[in-house]
Amino acid sequence: MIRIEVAVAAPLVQTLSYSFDPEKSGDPVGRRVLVPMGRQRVTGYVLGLLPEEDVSYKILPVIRFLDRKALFPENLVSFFRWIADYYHYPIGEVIRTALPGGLTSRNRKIIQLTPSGRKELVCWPLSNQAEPDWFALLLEKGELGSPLSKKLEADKQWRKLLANFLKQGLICYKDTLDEAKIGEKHERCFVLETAMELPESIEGKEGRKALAAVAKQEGREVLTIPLVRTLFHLSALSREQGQEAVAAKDLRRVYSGASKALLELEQRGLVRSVKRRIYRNPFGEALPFFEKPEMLSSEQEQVLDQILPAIKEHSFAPFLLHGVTGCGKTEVYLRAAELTLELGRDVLILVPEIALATQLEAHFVSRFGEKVVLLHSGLTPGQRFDQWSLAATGEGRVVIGARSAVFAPLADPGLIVVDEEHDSGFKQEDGLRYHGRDLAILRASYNKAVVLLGSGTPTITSYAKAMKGKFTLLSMKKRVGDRPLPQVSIVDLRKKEEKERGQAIGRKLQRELALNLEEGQQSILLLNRRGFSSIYLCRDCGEPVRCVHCHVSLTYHKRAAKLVCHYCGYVLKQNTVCGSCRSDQLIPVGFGTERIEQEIAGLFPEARVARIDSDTATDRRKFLSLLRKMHQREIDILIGTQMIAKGLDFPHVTLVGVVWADGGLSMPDFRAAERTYQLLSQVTGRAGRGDHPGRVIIQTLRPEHYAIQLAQAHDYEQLYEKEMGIRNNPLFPPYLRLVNVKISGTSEAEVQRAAGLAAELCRSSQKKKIEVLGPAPAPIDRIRDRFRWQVLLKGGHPSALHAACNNILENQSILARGDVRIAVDVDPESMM
DNA sequence: AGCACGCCGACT
DNA sequence: GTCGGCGTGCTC
Repeated sequence: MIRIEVAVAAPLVQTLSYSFDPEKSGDPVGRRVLVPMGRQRVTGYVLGLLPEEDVSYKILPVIRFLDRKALFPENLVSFFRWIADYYHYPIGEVIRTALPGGLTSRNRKIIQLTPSGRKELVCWPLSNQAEPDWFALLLEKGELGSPLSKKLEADKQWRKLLANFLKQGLICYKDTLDEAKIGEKHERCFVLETAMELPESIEGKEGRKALAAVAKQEGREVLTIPLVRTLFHLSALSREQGQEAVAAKDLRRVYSGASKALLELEQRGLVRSVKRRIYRNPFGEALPFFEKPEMLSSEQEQVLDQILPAIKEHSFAPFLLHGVTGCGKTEVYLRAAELTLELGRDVLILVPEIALATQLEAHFVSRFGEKVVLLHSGLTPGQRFDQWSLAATGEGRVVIGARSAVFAPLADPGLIVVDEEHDSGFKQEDGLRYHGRDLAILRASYNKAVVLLGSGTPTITSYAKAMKGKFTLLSMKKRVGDRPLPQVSIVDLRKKEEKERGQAIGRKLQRELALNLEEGQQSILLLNRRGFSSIYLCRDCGEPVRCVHCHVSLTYHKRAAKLVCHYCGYVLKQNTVCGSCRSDQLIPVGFGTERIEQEIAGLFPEARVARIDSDTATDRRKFLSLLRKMHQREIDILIGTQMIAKGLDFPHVTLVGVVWADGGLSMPDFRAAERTYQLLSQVTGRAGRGDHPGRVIIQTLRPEHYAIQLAQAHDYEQLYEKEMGIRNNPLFPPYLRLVNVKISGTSEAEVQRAAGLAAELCRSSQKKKIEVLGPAPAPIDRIRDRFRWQVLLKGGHPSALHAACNNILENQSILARGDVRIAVDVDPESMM
């Protein structure tokens, strides 16, 4: 028996050790195991072997291995450990987050009917009103699954009833294993097990004769024609596919009589059936093919002259590639990837979630074919697992995926690309709050790889690192084909004539839209989602209509005539009363996408208008069809939130209108200006990617604000200087680091108490090294009936912040009473 | 997380 | 006098 270190899928900070028999199981590292823990069985992940030594606890053997081959390579183990430590998250949960979903098995209790219960409960009258459906289910199935029985346990009246049944011996509890939902998919295949001669062809008259001849061949039992026919196809397909085993599915396709014949052939020992693993394919529709360009632009050459030697070096080298939209970054990624693969190393490409619908995927598939593996949220769980497995076995050598792809099980990543490095989607905002870009850099350093951060508007933090020499700065200033940057004009919405019109679309924007329509050109209208949705205000007391559970303003949805909470889904009818003064004088304010759409419809009834909203954005199919329509110029005006600004390439768009550019500037966030600049700059890049020059119209109430002025001037360097000046006093990143300690619970007093204690603890223990802000209510101070407070820690030294977090979490049981929870957000991207 | 142990209020 | 509430602590 050998000892192994196992991280268990439970919130334990430490790892546990188990034993197993090496004879039977092979190399354990990177595989999942089912292990006993306390009185239950849980999934664990094998991190490594442990030396045989005396310990004070008993070492239990693993129950069984859940994988035959490793799900992740050994090189990820130290990476996982670092993450668990840095983000203060239990290591087993880190690994669970990293792996594709649906792979955790765990022990669950189910309720089962005993024999006597079966007899007696049938005629047991449920005295109260309607019979609950779980009861009928219990009688019908004889048992209740774990989710349902758990729900019943939570309910007082049912718990009592069930306890009674248990006492009377009518039901019992049984442990079952809640198996992982996702597994390998196999198909049935057949192998020819006879050397008998088969006809060359079975076409026409000759073929029929040949078939009959084989069927009645002397010296063995007579075969029927369908059997011979099946054998023929099996042999032919096997030759054609270059594989011994042929899928039953393929045989049935060429010959529908095959299924029946195969059964008989197997019985007679003429064929043998085998199982073959198949990989569910996520590449839905055929992707467009992109030719490899012969020539590179001089900028591309220059940039590659720095990257390629670094890849050959086989050591850690971080680059920041500052390239305007449309400068040809993709080809740089492709060439770098090409070299990396030639050197026998793997490639990892991280992209913002939405950009996966772009051509990047197609470019990589065009260049690298079947080596490309996809990992993003658009895949079904089965596809995701299979793509993961392909990377783990080494068949997939190029992984393209969203933030969680940073955990891809590649044996030896030599190049990691983070495209659109500034994108906020790289930060996971719940559970393990990691940053995909930061982890990409870390993984590159662990694997001695080149990491390439690409962006037209790098984060101030990354740019500062480049300025300090921590990253090599590369820049590409010219658009492919020397297309000019679009002409940007600013419209001041405060001007009297605009105000008086009371419309969201100002006069200039309206004129330009009309012009574009006339000329058959496409336009995009961008709305800042934040602070931009339509809300209801009370005319009497000025309070917005808020959610009763979340304390945020409800968003008005005209189509449904409802007010909806975007956090918890709470719905109010349109004709409600003010929550604070009961007045029924409520007036809608702000512009939602729906209202803009309506306004556009009024202004241009003949225009074909489409809207990208949260529905279209999350449904990949809808999203792709919208993109196709846009490409085929079946849409004149596209209205949407920031997601339309992200990495989409619409060659025929020549006009971009930003309806209210300063919407995000009033956010309580030190990155508000940076974000606004990024957004404007990105959306500006959408205009004029084809042959026509583009125009951008930015409508704003704050035309003098530097973020807007500099976006107009396309001046990133100036923005950087300005931001660095502002963040110097009071200090904010990149001058120091932040940790946001989030405290939540249903009792406001308890939450406040815990927040106060946590702040005090930090103040007293790390006096000089960190600054403690708060406690303060979070910007949204209540979500789903839970009150939220926060304590912000600022520090120049990561170690002091780290110590403060540990201090808080170690004392959690003292600080937090009742249902109060404390979570730390290391390097927060959003204060919400 | 999930489960058991253990200590205080309303019931047979 | 118990039953059962959930606070506290442990899991190789």
